[in-house]
Amino acid sequence: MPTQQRSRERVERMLLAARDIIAADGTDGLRMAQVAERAGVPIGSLYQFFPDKAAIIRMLAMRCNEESRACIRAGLEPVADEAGLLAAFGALIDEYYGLFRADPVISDIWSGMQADKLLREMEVEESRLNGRLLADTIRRIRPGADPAAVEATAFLVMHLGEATMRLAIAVPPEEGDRLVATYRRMALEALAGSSAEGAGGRGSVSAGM
Amino acid sequence: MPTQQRSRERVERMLLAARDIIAADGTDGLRMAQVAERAGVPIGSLYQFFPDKAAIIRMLAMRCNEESRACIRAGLEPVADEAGLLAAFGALIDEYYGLFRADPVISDIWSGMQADKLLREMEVEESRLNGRLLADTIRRIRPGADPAAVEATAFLVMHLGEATMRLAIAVPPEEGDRLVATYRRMALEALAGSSAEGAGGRGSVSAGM
DNA sequence: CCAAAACATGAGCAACTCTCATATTGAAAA
DNA sequence: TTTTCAATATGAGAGTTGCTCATGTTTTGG
Repeated sequence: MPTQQRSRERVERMLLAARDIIAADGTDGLRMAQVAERAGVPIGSLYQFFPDKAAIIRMLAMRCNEESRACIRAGLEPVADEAGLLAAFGALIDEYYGLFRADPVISDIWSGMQADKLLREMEVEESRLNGRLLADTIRRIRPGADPAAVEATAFLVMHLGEATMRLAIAVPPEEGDRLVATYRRMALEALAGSSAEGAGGRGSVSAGM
Repeated sequence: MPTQQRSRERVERMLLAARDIIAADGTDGLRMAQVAERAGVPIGSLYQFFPDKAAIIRMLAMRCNEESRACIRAGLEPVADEAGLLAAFGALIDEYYGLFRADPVISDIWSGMQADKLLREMEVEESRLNGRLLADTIRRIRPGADPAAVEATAFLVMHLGEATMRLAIAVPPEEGDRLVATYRRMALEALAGSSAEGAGGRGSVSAGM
């Protein structure tokens, strides 16, 4: 939204301040007045560029997303065969897990401020985009696979990856490691088998309702 | 906390009022004054029994948890062999999915008010308790299995079940059905294979950090 | 150089959550 | 029954916080 050079720098300062505060106090502890003070701008300037507090957090989340999506794209891009896919995906899990462990802000943004509906939608959309990257890769090395089934599996695997990471950093480290390892096995198995299944899911899901 | 009959009824009215408001406006839209008005009590009485707003939501969440845990226990209790386990767990997935689809309050509580740290911890604890029920069942029908590996798998499977449900109700119904079906395959496969694995996860998880 | 748009500023408004001093009711002891 | 104290009831208002807006300043394009 800012068009002038000076404003862009100020907005960056605001985002940086918000990040620092979240790292220290969590998203719950984020106060607009504090962000303004830390960024060295009056409170009115915050609202010049962000419609509300949630928008600041969304902006930070968006940047995280774009970064990790680029990471995923880079990891999957060179994949040429089955073995490469599994190796690359396994490596991505490790990388992502390391990121979560290292940067408390990431998980705080996603775990903490889910009170915001738009942020929740963003998260789903992010899983979908990442899933699409994964699905594209699978389709490339496995042309005969049912596209819809592959897409669903990839979408779910990505989403559950996030869920696993959040769980893993909420429990003792050794247990977290083990959970991630378990997820890895589940995910790789699902990806390896995602071409064998038919399309419809056999309708048994809604049978119990 | 209330010891007298009259107070207990009032607290029930408060919780019921909160539930109704959440169903209508979501947890974000929950206002203490509104809860008090709807329950027919002055605002001070709310704080007589609940230390803060989040405590009301936690109380509702706790009841949901106990209910669903009883459901899981009942579903797993009669399981006597491999085939029975898979059938019972599949049925539980359907039942749970139906519940999520039918009652918007459940998912609103969990998705919406995660700003509360205690609620997040409650959720993890709930996955753990449910996972323990599942792990106990598996150990019963499969005495030779590695206890720690079974426990980790059951814990994760339960947690990812919740994550899947939330995702499923956030997307179009047909897609949600398909995602749940995909999760079911993943979960059943993981449960079927959870005795074959060794204990340590081979340490590959932390290799990339 | 000028007009219009973009940006800067901070006092103050409105909406909330939660407190507290005080009054009332319930139940157990005398 | 009477006494006594703990439990409960009450609502005005204190304290915080997100956000607005009227006004002033800087930048940009013509």
